[in-house]
Amino acid sequence: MATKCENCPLRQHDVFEDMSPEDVRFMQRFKVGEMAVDPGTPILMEGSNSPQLYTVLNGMGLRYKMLANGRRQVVSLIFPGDFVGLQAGIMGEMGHSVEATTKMTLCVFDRSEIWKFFKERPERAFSLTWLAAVEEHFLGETLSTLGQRTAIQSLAWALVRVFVRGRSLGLVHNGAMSFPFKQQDIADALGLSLVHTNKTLAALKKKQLAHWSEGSLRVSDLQGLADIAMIDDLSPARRPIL
Amino acid sequence: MATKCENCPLRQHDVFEDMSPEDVRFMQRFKVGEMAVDPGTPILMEGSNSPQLYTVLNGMGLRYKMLANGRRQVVSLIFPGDFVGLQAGIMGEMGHSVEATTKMTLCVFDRSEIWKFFKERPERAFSLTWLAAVEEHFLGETLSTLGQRTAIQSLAWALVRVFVRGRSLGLVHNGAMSFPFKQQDIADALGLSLVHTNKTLAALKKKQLAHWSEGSLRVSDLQGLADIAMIDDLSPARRPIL
DNA sequence: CGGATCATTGAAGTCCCTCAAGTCCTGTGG
DNA sequence: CCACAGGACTTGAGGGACTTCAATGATCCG
Repeated sequence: MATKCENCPLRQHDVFEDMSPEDVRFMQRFKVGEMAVDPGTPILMEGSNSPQLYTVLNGMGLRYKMLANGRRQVVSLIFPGDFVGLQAGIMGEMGHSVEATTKMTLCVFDRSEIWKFFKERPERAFSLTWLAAVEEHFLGETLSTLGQRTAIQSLAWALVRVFVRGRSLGLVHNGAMSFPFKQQDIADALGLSLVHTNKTLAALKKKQLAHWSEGSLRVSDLQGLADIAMIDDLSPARRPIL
Repeated sequence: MATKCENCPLRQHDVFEDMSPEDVRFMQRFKVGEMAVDPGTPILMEGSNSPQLYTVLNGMGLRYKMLANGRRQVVSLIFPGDFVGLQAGIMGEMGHSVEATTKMTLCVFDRSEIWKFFKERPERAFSLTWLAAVEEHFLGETLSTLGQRTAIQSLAWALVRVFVRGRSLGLVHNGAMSFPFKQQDIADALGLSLVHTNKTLAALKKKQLAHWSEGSLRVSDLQGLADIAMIDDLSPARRPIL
């Protein structure tokens, strides 16, 4: 039933660092199971200390934080290959909640075993830290977007990042990829109102740069989008996988 | 001349996790020297791959990213105890630049030795990852601020975080702490214009909540500030030190 | 004293938000 | 089969939070 790490379909993508056979075997031993969840399922809650950590095998989701006034900040979108629960695993408390947007299947690991990464498999521990660094890097870029980019620049930035990431995961076919989020999700990710997000997306469509509708994202002019977004490096960050 | 890790003045503060004598000795061996820099000195550059990593012994600074249009996003303020260069150490490339605001003294480590953390001292490697997780946690909160808080809420949030952090480092005396940044720095950190930042600070002063002038920050009503900022947890994140 | 840097304040403009409808689609039940 | 409700998306109108422009103080320093 469950996917064997040995046959993990994710590792074939070039974005992911190679993994030694020993590492693969180690992870297999560490993997306690597989979990399938439906759209809308909460996976981790802010402030909680989950006993389980996950690597996303497939499906998409999002990380978010709620404020006391009811407003929601989407911290990041979650794609296959992402590791979920690092903060719980290391600090013992999540700083955000995690929720499934589509059906997802997750590889399940035991939090209590994390220490074995460090004790027995330093290579794996290094990969975990690497993943944390990648996340920090990305959050810094997101911060720059919310703080310094205009609405249209922000949207362009987000679509470029999504598209490039999707492409690196083999999710793009004929110039389009599945993008199952709601406009409200993206609005909450960029600190924009739903209305303005909608109008700005219409502007991008009119400029023949990107079309997003019915859960499908088509980028017609990636370089044009990147120019608006002031992005110079279109290569996706190479990263390890757990 | 150089401070011995054994006598490190930082470790005495409660915010920092205890360190075993073995860990202290290990770090001492790992420490290649001490560096003193003047205000305004660039310490690390975005995109660079520094051969050296640092722990801040004292002084303050900031991390920032520049955009193609010349706008600057301050990613975070740097206080004593912060580790600088994680991304270079792990990914081989910094996602932001780092600059000294005051005179700073930094403990210097060799990037090439980082792997020894993982190979020889898993406890230290774990601490490094912990630090990365703390940073990720904080960036998520900052993201929520830029995306969802109004100007006055943002300023209140920033001042609370700074003050609580300063207090945990013993920098607060008689209700005030040294806060050597420019208004432009804080404006760039919160994605606000200098003018509006100035006016909003005046509003906080008028409400008798916080006074910041001439490099000194005085918080008269921490709870009042926290209420405006919608912060419920005023305890600083406990963290390890490298 | 001139020049530079930072803080402050007023005024005008704009990007984006909120409010308010309205469309389209899907699912449900009478 | 159609009425109705709910959810996501769309569009228009008006207002406001914040930006930009511009000028003035205040302080420091060669």
